Amino acid sequence: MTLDNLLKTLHTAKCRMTSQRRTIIDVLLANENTLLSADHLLKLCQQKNPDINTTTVYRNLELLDALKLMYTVNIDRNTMGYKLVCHDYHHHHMICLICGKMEAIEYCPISPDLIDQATARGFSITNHNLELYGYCHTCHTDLL
Amino acid sequence: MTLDNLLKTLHTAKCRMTSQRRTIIDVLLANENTLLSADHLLKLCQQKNPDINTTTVYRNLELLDALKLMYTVNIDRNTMGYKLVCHDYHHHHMICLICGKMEAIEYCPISPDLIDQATARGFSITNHNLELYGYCHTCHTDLL
DNA sequence: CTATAAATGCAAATGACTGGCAATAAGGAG
DNA sequence: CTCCTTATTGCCAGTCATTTGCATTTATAG
Ligand SMILES: [Mn+2]
Ligand SMILES: [Mn+2]
Ligand SMILES: [Zn+2]
Ligand SMILES: [Zn+2]
Repeated sequence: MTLDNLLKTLHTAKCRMTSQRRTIIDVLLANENTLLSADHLLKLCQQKNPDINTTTVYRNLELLDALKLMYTVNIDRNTMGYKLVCHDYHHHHMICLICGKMEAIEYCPISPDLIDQATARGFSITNHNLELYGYCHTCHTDLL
Repeated sequence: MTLDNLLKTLHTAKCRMTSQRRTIIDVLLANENTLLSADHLLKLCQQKNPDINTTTVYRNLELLDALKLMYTVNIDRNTMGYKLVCHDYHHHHMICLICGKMEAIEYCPISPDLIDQATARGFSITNHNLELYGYCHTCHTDLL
């Protein structure tokens, strides 16, 4: 996701650019490969701009989500993780259990065969999710 | 998951059998292929035994989870889904988006190759998740 | 039967997130 | 540049699933 792309989409949607929104976008771009909780995002934003509010963060995440610019997934039992979408084609990710770093896997191992098996058992499959979990290089090294 | 198995595990863990716990277990067994929300489970339990409390349901789910007897996953943004584990070997599921019905897929498409790719990119993978989503036969028919 | 520890019920707390509303400010029209 | 419309923000209170504290009840080993 590029800044230009973001700005263009926002402009098309008649959204205005505020200092708060700009900060949020900058932080999201600087962490485009990491799943952030709303709270973590807020803290990162506040380092650049103390004038930023929890509600504003949530509302901007909601906006970006509505514009299909966000990838959101549960981090744990009760917290969502947010990051900007990376590609517009179907793909999967590997995710670091410690720092939330996500790397795209440009490959989908779901075969038509598997879908057929499901169909044969009465399920009509519409989508799927697949994530590999583990430790990124940095966090793995830190563990030792 | 069999009743015997459950009772044995609970006994080994020095847990006691109360009428509430027994109701919860019975309902979970009767719905062993369906993801239930805590609230849905509560309502089903109350049909058999009005003397049952939200907190008790949560505490029993927590207990069964600690004993590795539960499969828990987010149903949506803010609700967990619970069901008893089915098999003790690695497998995946297809899940009905409407009723929560889950069917096991005795097959894992994650190749050593994919893990190797991840390793080559600095990730050490420890686990993964994969679910196929769609509509079960019953719900698909109802949609038409 | 009794002692002990587990389990329950209730009410209050938590914590992520949302919604109402008045105040602020972006940015296009003129 | 100025003005006007309307998006955006901040504050604060509300929501909702889930958790916790604590007094009370109950299961079960011995
Ligand atoms: Mn795929
Ligand atoms: Mn697998
Ligand atoms: Zn990491
Ligand atoms: Zn269904």
